[in-house]
Amino acid sequence: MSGKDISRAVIRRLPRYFRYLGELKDEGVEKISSQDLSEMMHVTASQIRQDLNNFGGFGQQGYGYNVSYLYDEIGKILGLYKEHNLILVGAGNLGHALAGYMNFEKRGFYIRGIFDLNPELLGSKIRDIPIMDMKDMPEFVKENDIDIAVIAIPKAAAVSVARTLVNCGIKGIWNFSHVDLEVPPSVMVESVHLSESLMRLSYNLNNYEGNK
Amino acid sequence: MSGKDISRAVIRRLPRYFRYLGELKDEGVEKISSQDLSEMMHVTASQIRQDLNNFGGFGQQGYGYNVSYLYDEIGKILGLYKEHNLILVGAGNLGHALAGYMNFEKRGFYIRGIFDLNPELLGSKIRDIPIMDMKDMPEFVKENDIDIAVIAIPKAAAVSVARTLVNCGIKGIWNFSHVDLEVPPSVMVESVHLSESLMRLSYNLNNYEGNK
DNA sequence: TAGATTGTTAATCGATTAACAATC
DNA sequence: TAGATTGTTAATCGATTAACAATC
Repeated sequence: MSGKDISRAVIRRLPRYFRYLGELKDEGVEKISSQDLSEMMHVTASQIRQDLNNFGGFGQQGYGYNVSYLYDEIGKILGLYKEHNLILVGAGNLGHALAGYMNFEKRGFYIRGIFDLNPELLGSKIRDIPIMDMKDMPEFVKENDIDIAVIAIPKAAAVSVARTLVNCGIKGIWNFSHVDLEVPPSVMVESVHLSESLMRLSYNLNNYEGNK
Repeated sequence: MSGKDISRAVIRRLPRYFRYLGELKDEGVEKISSQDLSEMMHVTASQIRQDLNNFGGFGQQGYGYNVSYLYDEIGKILGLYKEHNLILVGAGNLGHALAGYMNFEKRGFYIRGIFDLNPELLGSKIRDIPIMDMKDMPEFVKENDIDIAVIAIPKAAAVSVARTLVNCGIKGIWNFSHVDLEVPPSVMVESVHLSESLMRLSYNLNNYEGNK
């Protein structure tokens, strides 16, 4: 794959295409036109074609797109057919929920270990995944070929944990703490800022004409 | 507040300004210039000034912005000084985590009730919030002035629950299920699609030059 | 007053949409 | 072949950045 830069907006939309195509596939739909898909997804057909053509011509004139083929191709673009070894840092409420979430494994994301500061949790397990002491994390990361860390701890601790992880050679961080982690450009950070999401909902409730 | 439309991009950034200003405030910083804030946040000073001026002139020439004042003003714009009554639908892994999250109450979002289909959970509580039967949900929503529902159930059920909630007069939905909920324009939906977030991380890992 | 920094207009850039020739 | 629909270029729209006059 060459280095032409795909815009951030396009990448944001890819997983949504993938989701809709997966549903169509499950329903046994064989082909779809950009027009029909655009109506389902409430976007323009033009945008769909433009987005897809960033990655190559997946369709056929006069026919449309083969659902199953396009689904697979987008999956490949998203890197979903590769396996990843993850650790989870933080076994609090949110960490527990994420560790319990089987769905990620379906896509090749395997949580191999869980780390927490709380000594009471050490030695226990979530879905057979052991909860270990934070001080053993660097060694575990290096020895188990861990490439992604899920960070679900308070922001104060998150910054230093991220630094440690970067030093251990982590490739990606899925960040749930309320802070923007600063890492070298070779380390990918994807943040889920729940409180910001809730604030946007709040804004919209507050500013919808009918509610004022 | 008049009806001039604020662009979606601006609204997306507001909570982040709020977070940085909150931190500055906690550190006792009294004033900040758009230039200094821009360096902290890695955005342009121009964008900060443009964004803020959508809502009015919060700064002062030659001085900058008063941190505490600006923080409060953005909080008001986001509607964070109003109280909201919420219900949580779905007491699974993720639902549990969300119910256990005290932080939302700090911002005026109170979970008043939890609903789940699993009969084993009925009658139990999370942080003193009772888990109730799904069939009692409509009455509860109407009688307790519930304006926001948090949906943390599988997508198959989510669509019909959302319909029910809309009929009960819900104002906003914070959606964690993997589906785009279709609701009337008066109902605000804010979705957190965790799997899409993980796919974006996957894409970035897969397509970073150094990793190929 | 001189210096600093905003608020705001103008210029630029990028993303979305429209249009249509290519082609299955 | 005729009809359908893509791939792609061109036009439009919106968002970001730059510049600077206003003003504290």
